[in-house]
Amino acid sequence: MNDGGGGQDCPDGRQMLDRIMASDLRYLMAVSYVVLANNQITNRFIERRHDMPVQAWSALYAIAQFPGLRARDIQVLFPRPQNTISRAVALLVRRGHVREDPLPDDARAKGLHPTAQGLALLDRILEPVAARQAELMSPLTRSEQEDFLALCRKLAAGPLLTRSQVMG
Amino acid sequence: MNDGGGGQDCPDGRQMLDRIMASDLRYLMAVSYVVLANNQITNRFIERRHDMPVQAWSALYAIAQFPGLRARDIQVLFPRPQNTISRAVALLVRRGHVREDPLPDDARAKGLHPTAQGLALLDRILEPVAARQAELMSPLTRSEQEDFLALCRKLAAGPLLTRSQVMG
DNA sequence: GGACAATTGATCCAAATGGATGTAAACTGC
DNA sequence: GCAGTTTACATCCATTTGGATCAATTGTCC
Repeated sequence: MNDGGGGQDCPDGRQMLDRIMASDLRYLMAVSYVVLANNQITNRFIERRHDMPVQAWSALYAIAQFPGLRARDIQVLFPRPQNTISRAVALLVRRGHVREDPLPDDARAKGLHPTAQGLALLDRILEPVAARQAELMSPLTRSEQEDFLALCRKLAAGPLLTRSQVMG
Repeated sequence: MNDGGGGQDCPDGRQMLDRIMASDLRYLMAVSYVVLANNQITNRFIERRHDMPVQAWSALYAIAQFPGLRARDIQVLFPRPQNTISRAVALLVRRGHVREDPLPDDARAKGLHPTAQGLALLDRILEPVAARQAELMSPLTRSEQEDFLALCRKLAAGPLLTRSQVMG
């Protein structure tokens, strides 16, 4: 049993979530909860089905959207450490999902392009992920979904998101 | 140089973000970007200042909010693997921030309580984290902030968030 | 009360992570 | 064009992660 008798401090899960999402850190708690809980589901699913970590298929998604980009550019879209991106790209190249072209004007960098096989894999990955996104967003009306997206984009556009003043 | 001449496929970072956040996975991309970018900042900062991973101070926050809860309950608030919570609690106990009381009605579980030292530490942690939250949310008006919170809470309340139909 | 399942939390260990460093190429100032 | 700095990416290695398993306790059903 969770609480039972006189427990005034330990309500059930729903009540705890409500209180955490009304606390001082409510904005952080609420949005982090949604993303953490969703990642738990989505990342494990794709990891099992395709033996591929989230960084790899995220990178593949970016490369398919912007053929020719460099590994460095992926970091702008997915804020992860540099070596994480490096390894994800290496995995994609090793499995034949991505091809690296030396850039004519910079011998250090490599232009990344999806292969036909990579695009086919991406299709198979995106199908359940898109369905999961729909499931995740289903508590909101269409109009609320668009509001939510607009607010997230506004937060993402904030210059302090990636370069904090209050934290070094 | 990033693009320069005729590159129609590799716009700059801002344009790439805009396009990713207008793609099929726009909802997922936008909200994940905000949380990932923020975690990058906040988690590293607290990790450096207090040598403490995010799981530990999150757990401490939960324990302070709900004195007497069990390790298991923390998982409801912060969806992470069970052993992750177990280790975070062990760290808090080892450092004297949390005390474990055997529960009278269940000898397996332990009631977790913050110590005075733990509450003092939490205060020192929450100050910059709250400031960071304000910074993060600053692109939104007060009213938009409340809308955002309400939408996140609505998503968090969705029963499919933690138990997907489309993914096992 | 006894056998079987479920739950709580700790621990094992192979694999992933990320800060630091390395290597090579490109800018910068003189 | 030459030192010093910066940038792109790879790699090293100590630490962390998380799936699996374990031990202990509780619940269930007969």
